[in-house]
Amino acid sequence: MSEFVLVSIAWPYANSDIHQGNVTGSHLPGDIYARYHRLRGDHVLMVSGSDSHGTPVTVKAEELGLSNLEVYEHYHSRFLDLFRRLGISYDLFTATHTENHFRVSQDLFTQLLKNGFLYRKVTPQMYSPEAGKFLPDRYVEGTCPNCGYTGARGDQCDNCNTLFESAAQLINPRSKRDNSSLVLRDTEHYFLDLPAIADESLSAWIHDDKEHWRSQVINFARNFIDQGLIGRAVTRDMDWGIPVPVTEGFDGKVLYVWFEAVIGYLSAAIEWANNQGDPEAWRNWWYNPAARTLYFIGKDNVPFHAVFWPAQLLGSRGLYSEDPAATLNLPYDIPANEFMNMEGQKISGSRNWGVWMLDALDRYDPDPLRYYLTTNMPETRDSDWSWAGFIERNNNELVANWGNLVNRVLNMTQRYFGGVVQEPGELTAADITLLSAIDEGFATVAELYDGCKFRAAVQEVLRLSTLVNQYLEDTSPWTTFKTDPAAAGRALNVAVQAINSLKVLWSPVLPFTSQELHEMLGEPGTIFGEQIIRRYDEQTRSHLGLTYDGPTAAGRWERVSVEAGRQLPKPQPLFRKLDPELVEQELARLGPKPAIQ
RNA sequence: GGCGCUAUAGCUCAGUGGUAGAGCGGGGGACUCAUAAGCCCUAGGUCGAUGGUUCAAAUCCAUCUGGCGCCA
Repeated sequence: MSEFVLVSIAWPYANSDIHQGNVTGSHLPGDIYARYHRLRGDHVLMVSGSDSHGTPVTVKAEELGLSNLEVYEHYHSRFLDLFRRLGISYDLFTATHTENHFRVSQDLFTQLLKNGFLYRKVTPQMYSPEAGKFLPDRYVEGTCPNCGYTGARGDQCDNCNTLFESAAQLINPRSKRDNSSLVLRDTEHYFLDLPAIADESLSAWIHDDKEHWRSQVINFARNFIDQGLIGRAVTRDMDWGIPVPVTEGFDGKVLYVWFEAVIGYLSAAIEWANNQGDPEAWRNWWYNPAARTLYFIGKDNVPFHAVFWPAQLLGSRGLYSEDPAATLNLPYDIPANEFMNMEGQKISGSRNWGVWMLDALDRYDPDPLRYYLTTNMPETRDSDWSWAGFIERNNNELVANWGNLVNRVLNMTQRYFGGVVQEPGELTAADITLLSAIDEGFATVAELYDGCKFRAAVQEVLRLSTLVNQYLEDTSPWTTFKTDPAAAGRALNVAVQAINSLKVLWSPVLPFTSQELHEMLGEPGTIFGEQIIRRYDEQTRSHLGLTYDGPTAAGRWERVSVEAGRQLPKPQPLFRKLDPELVEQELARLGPKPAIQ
């Protein structure tokens, strides 16, 4: 039976390029999961978008001397390009700077207000008389009250590592921008009443039926909630963002990014439905109790997805519904990943320590990158990217085991039988043993994909690939061809059926080369749909989105027989070996670049 | 300071109560269809340390040490 599956992926800040940690942490696992479920015939909706607002974007804009809008649009278009080239198959990758997202965010805010879960509170914040506005903590510097260091930041002293609860703790606070002095001034904001929501429903939910969650995630979330929540500001003094939808007293204030960005999961589904010309379709995923919603995120995002976002959903009951008690679907699972390091150290943009994926795609094919990122996915603990590891796994596993298997089978078929798949005749015990082992893969690998155990899934498919290599040694068609051509033809037929099945098992991880093999086996159509970047015009704005056109996709999670007599095209290798000397070249790219002014 | 995670063969890691595992690397062998790939055999690691629970612990508990994260 077809299920409705919402694949929600963390929204990247549109202030820097995406690195391998972002990809392996959220985009790639989400994509593998989505592709697997599409093969099952489920109704998958995979969404994310650029987080256009917030301080990181404004900081970057000042650095580059661009407007906030220009910064967001610059990185947004690079995200789209990356995801298309890497095969991250979003049904919709949009952005938070759309009229649609503004409206949905404001509606959710208003619903929370109506339901009594928002309250106003006045607090003192850093204010710049010079600039005439409040400043975010990271624009503030001053003298550290602990060590006397004069260059302490608003959130932390870089000299003694003291963390500040508020920039107000600094002595002689001043603006980082123009060095003018700052004063504390009262400002009023809305706060989300997390204690009330926890008492009413959140606490019960987090303790209910979470056996399938990763232990790190559920332990953290339960701890977080059980330790007691406090109200959290959902608005802030800033001009780049979504205006607070109340009439008086909130000019120059916007919804806080932590509050607004997660609403994108809902607004993107609504935008997708509108784009399909079926504006109510989003309800199949959001107001359908049988739908499953999963969130693919990094561990830094767990509080926002396992605590605050569920609280927002619970508190906004009745939104877009005639039933005031109707609650939008809460997360079914949050398979958060740990972090990926780079050659033993933390990935760092400012130190140029990472693999910038768009850049890497200029030198490497997408599937080998996807393969290595999957085998090294930080599912249970931090993992490490090493260029030596990338090249070893590409050469020793992808090329040697799987790529070479495909190549030898197709080559022998070409060489001995002119590329024509032979009649198998009566199958031997060995033939049947192999084919049923491969068939079992459709069950065992399915369970691993569905359980988000992607590393194990790859290992299992690789094991099945080894079985086919062993089968070829046992049947030795290169020998029997001379003595018993029918036996050689049968063995190659069986091997062709086997790799045609393995192609399906691999395809969520290796969509591009699986498609190539699909064609080399003379199979019709495409396994997956097409990724297209489209422009969407709203009343006053226009934005680009990456989309996925799925209806024509032919891939199914099942064995499909290649009939005897089919003429196969001339094969090409699926993968290429990589020169180990590339390791040094890649390492030389890391680290600070010489300043070019 | 509080909470949590983690320490298993040269390397990367699986394994959560019942005779120590995989892949890679290393060593040996037979073969040749294939991207000198694949296949077969092989590696003897006190499963961080100490103590405890148990008929039985890498697997549960406590403490310690090393590494890491979150919070304060």
